[in-house]
Amino acid sequence: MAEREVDRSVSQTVKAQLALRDQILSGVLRPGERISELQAVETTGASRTPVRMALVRLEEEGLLEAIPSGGFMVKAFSERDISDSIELRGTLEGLAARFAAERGVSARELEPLKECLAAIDGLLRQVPISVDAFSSYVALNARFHALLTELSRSPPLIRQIDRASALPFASPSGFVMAQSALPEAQQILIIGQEHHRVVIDAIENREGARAEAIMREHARLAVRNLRLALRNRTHLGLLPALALIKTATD
Amino acid sequence: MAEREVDRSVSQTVKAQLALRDQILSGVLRPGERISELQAVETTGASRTPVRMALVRLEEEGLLEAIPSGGFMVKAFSERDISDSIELRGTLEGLAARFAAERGVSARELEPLKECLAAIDGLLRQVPISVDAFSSYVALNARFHALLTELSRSPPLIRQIDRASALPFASPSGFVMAQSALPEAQQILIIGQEHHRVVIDAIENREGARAEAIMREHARLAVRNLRLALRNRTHLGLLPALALIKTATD
DNA sequence: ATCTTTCACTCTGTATACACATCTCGGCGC
DNA sequence: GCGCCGAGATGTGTATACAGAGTGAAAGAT
Repeated sequence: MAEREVDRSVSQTVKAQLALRDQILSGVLRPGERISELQAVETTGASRTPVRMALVRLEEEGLLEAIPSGGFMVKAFSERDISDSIELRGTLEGLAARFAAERGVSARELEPLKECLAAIDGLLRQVPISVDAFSSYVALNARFHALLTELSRSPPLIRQIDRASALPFASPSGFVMAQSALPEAQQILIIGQEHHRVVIDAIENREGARAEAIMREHARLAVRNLRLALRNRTHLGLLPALALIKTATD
Repeated sequence: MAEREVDRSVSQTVKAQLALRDQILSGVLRPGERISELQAVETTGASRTPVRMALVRLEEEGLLEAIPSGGFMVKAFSERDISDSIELRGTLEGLAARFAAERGVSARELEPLKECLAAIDGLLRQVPISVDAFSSYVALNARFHALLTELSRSPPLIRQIDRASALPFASPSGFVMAQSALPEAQQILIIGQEHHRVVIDAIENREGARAEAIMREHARLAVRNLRLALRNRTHLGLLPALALIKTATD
């Protein structure tokens, strides 16, 4: 129906935020580069006030850094920053899994998780996995992690996990994509799926410690694989926000 | 020297943010109450633009919540939100302690921590502890936690811990104050100090798992004590941001 | 030739004006 | 009497104008 409706229904602030985030993640704005409000006004089409609001939000999100003398610059991340972010998110998800297990979850609440699991099982039956199936996998995996997080029923924890996932390389989709760059990608996906199965089982049986441990192992595996993937950057076409990684020459 | 210098050197945005935070934490603005920008402009003395920036920052900080129809309201927290926030921070600090232990810390870096420890030891020798000594304790305890966090040398983790401490009841000072409301406060402080001693020992000996475990236990103890303290609210004069806790009548 | 100083420009921080949406209150109709 | 509709007011979202600070370049002096 109305095609251009979004242009009016979405606020200028959100529009500017999305546009700037795209520019950062796509590498148009390089790490360390100062962001000019005026230039942002031109490229986003919004005015200075919404642009400023967007800049503040992106700073809180972790993509920008405030410059003491004023203004913002694109943040640069080291490889260790990235692996730490993944491990951090794994630790938080571990806590979420433990909360879910200790506080108890009804069969009805667990249903969507099991559906996710079954759907992923179906996808992984393909060897090797097709490109389409892989992108379905990425979406389903993100959904699984989001559902698991919500099982904790802890708004502060959910909020914190969302924050920890804001950085693209730390999000479930992000590190799955990074792992997929490896030759043994298929095997990695299968192991990850096994982790998912175990965490659900642990939550069902109310084994908090086991649920937590498996999620942390899940993240540690991702960190190991990411390190491997970063060794041969030629395979990293799929890694989002590679532009954010500061190189040795910087 | 220059006393009024701050009024000009501090930006209007920061001034507004501090003023609004004070109003929220002191209970002038009640949980669930909508914040009027116009009213905020009057009470803070800043103009609308910096006030809006401050509101966005306070939302990201977790003290405010965006209203779908526009504007912001003061966020309300349940008792579980609070205990979850503390446990969350403990988990994060546990990770920081593990990072510190695994990555190794020089004797020179550990020095400030040990000074903190010794200073607190001196304070705790008083039985019962005086009011002045207690507020020194609160400051030293906060410093100890901040130093420990930095030992992780992980900017993403440090950032996340800072965020988790933004809510006053989740900060080190906050929950120490809450615990102090209990009759067995002195004993609690001594146990906490013992935890501090153990974590330093674990980091020195590069025992990551032990360092992490003790910090999590440290937080769990705080949660238990906070639950006790909340049972008899009459003792809670020192608990900051009690105004943020939503009551059963809400 | 190099260093220093000054001038000008650009950018951010702040203030304010304008437009539109939302909510409320009063009046009118059923 | 109750409900609905409209007008007004309040308040947010947005745009823009202005001031001050910081930066860079250019010119002059040593």
